[in-house]
Amino acid sequence: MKKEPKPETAKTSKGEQTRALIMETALDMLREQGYEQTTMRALAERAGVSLGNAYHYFSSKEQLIQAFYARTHEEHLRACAALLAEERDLKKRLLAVMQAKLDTIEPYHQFAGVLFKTAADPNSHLNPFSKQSAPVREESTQLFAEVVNGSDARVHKDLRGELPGLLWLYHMGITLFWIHDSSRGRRRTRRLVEISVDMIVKLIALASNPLMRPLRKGVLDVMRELRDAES
Amino acid sequence: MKKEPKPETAKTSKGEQTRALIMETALDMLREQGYEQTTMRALAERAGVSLGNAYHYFSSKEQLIQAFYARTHEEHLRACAALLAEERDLKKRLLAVMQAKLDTIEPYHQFAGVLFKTAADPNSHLNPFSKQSAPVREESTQLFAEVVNGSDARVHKDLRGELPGLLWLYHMGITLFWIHDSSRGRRRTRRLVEISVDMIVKLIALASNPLMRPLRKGVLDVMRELRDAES
DNA sequence: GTCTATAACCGGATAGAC
DNA sequence: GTCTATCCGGTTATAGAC
Repeated sequence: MKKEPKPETAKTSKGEQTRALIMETALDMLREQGYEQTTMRALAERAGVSLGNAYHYFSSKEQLIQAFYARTHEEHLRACAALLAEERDLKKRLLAVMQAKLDTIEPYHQFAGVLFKTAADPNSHLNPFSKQSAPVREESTQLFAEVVNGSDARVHKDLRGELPGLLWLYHMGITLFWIHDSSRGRRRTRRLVEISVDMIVKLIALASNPLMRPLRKGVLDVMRELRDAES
Repeated sequence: MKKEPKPETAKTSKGEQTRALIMETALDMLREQGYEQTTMRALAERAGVSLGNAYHYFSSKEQLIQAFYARTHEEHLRACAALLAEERDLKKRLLAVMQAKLDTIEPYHQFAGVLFKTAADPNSHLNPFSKQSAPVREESTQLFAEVVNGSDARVHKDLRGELPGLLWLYHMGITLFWIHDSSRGRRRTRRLVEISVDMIVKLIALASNPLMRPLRKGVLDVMRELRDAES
């Protein structure tokens, strides 16, 4: 009798509401003012909570970035869904997914530098190559698996296992280029995507040719070696 | 008569000595304790100067990184010089240069994460792709020009202009891999260098074949387009 | 006019009371 | 779950010393 029934079904307990409030405020501020300007103090004030309370929900400023990751990834998935359900051509699928990615992250371009900055730090938990990020990375890789598997392209069995991871890596490279791209409307990145997607699809076809077996095997073996050796 | 002759010849005025002292101390601390532990206060104390004085010489903590860049680049050059004067085989030259690079930066591996972290930030002056870094980048690219030009390899004229820049980019990629490489003795990176150097040299030979002209032209054109378009 | 030092300021992060 | 008070370290202001 000492316990009141916890409203477990209510998804918006007081805490959840406060957390959501802080997060939305943070994303707004990041978009409007960038990372540096979005001080924890300013964020707390705008959200109408104390500094300490803000830290109760986001244990570091970096965690705001994780919120960003999650948010944009969701948006990206939503933006791709329709096309992936319709289209079967591999090149069109990959191109659409990459272009949707660029569209999704564009509003955050000025702040994305910081994102990559922390992400590039091997000691950071945000670093996409780290153990901690494995779940996020796999979820993201999953999208590229779907791009391949849902297409009508013939991909050699040897390659199927590695390809999604490789495409994920490719998409990280494009993101790096994008971050440094100050051209109007990110035209250079868009051009690069067009060219590279075309190249990749041709390469996949080429690599799936039976005559290429030795080369394919060799490259894949080395890749696995580099990836797996003692972590 | 109002001016005393400035001791321009004396390279170690008081200031130069202090600057050197701070810099050596900084490099020691970075190697021993990493970037975070090397606080400006601790650095000043160990060097026996005041905090304000340390800032007189290094206007920000980031500048320590520039010192690191310069220092390791010098060491790298010195480590390569002998071999580059002797050896004429392109593959051996490139391999030696890359291995010397890894040797040179190895002592700083734990702190290198921060290096790349700031380097990846497009807003940072340290970012190797930035305007401000152009001199350093060119100096570094120059080394790869020497690797190619001092070799007896036949490299097609079309390629000569772009190749040093491409090799510099390649070496940046290797460095990125190295930063994330926690294997014993950085064995994975060393393996990757062996494989990739071999591949690159083969590719250069292939690309220099007259039959490859259209493909070569195409690739080079795209590269130039991406590089030059509106900065 | 080049060096050096002290005392702040600012913002990320933590401790601990309520 | 929320707050206030405080720490810590990068950075700046500024004043005095050589």
